[in-house]
Amino acid sequence: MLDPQLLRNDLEGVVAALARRGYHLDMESYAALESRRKSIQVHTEELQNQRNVRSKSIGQAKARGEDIEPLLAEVAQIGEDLKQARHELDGIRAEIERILLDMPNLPAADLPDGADETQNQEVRRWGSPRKFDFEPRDHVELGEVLGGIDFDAAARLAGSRFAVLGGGVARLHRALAQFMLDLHTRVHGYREMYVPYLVLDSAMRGTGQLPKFAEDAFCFDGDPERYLIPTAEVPLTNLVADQIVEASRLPMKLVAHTPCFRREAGSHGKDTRGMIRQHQFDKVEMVQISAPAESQAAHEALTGHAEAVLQALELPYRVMLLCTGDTGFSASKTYDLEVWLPGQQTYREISSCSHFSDFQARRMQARWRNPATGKPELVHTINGSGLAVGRTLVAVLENYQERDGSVRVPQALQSWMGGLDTLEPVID
RNA sequence: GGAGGGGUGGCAGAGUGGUUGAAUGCACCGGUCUUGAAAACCGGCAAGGGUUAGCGCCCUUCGUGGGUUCAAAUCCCACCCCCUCCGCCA
Repeated sequence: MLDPQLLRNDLEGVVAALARRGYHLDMESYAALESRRKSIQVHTEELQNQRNVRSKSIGQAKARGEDIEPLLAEVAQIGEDLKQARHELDGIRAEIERILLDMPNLPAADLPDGADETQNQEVRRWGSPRKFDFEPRDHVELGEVLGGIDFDAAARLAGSRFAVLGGGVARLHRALAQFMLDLHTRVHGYREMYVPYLVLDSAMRGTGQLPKFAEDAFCFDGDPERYLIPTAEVPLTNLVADQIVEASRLPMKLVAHTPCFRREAGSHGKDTRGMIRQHQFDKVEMVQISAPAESQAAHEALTGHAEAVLQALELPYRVMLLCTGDTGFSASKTYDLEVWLPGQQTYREISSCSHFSDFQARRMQARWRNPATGKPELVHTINGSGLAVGRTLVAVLENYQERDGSVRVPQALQSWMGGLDTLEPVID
């Protein structure tokens, strides 16, 4: 949520900034709404003041043993007026609130302008795609050859967009998650967390998934107040909702491995082959809760932590700075990490590292006590995948395959695989 | 699921209809004292919102939402959460 104060003081600036990311805010009607709010609120508070003053004097008169009947008559009408004014104020406040909840974050100043992903800016590249002396298979074929990925079985169990993993592939999937967690906790200083996979709507609202993107999430048992998490960002970030964190506890660096559930409502027909886009996938998620002054550096560092996973696995990737139009609703700035997939001959997103400024914090009322002022102030939140486990599995399979369909286990993973160095094909 | 107890400021904890936004303690900030620190003493210290050039003034908030009343932390109703005991259970 944007600062309502900012909308009052610099509406033009906000409108212009939002226009950069393709969001149209009707300045005239918002300003009109705001001025109506102002006059009604002033009127309402005036009535409340009158009531308070008179009630108090009734109390005092009574204490002195005076007759309070005339005073009661005087105050009789105020209650009715107040009720009506309050009702009107509630209505207009709700309307403003609804608009604010639907308004995306302001893009950071250094984002490239652009309408979609074609305008994203490559920041850097690491590694170079391996040259194959045979036609590389994609992970779907490799999964078949290895006898380790079964989409048919998954469809029979759960419908489309699920996968069943087995044997060495299932183990590799587990090894990847363990490896990532251990890297982030031991080397990067994150605290490992275990969190609920089912959260209240208030948590979803806090991080920005609701109310606007309700159709993307699975709700639980038809209950619009309980949702399956679409990412561990939701429970991890909301740990500080309604909290005032002492400065000494910042930055908070949290990591969790969880399943993620997404409806993929808007992506029919997209990535239907393979396990790139699933209703359920595992992800290791990093979250940082930061003091505002340190948040930009924290965002860069966190992006580096995600990159470290790819580097350790020796998977070639590039870092993209998302343009204004491709940056997500709640984010002010996002780096996507895209890993090279030989099966598709292209870079595909495997991590998204975002800086949310105080946008989520304001929704959550997540604050810290600034030692400089002694006052509670909003924190900044940052998160990123470190990494999406399913997509990392895909990347390992495709990048480490051999002519016969076997897949070498990356050096860094072997100790998490009980020393196993190769997944052998079961068919040829 | 049954029975009981409880949700008040950063924390602990008083407060059962009227100058109570809320005693007291801790924490925190400033000062006195001290070579320095601690202790002691003095003073300050809730958040959110509105309005104002500013001093300030005003409103709201005692789990949440309704209700009673001129007036609610305090009375009534519903809901949520936590704790204790019993039952059940991975």
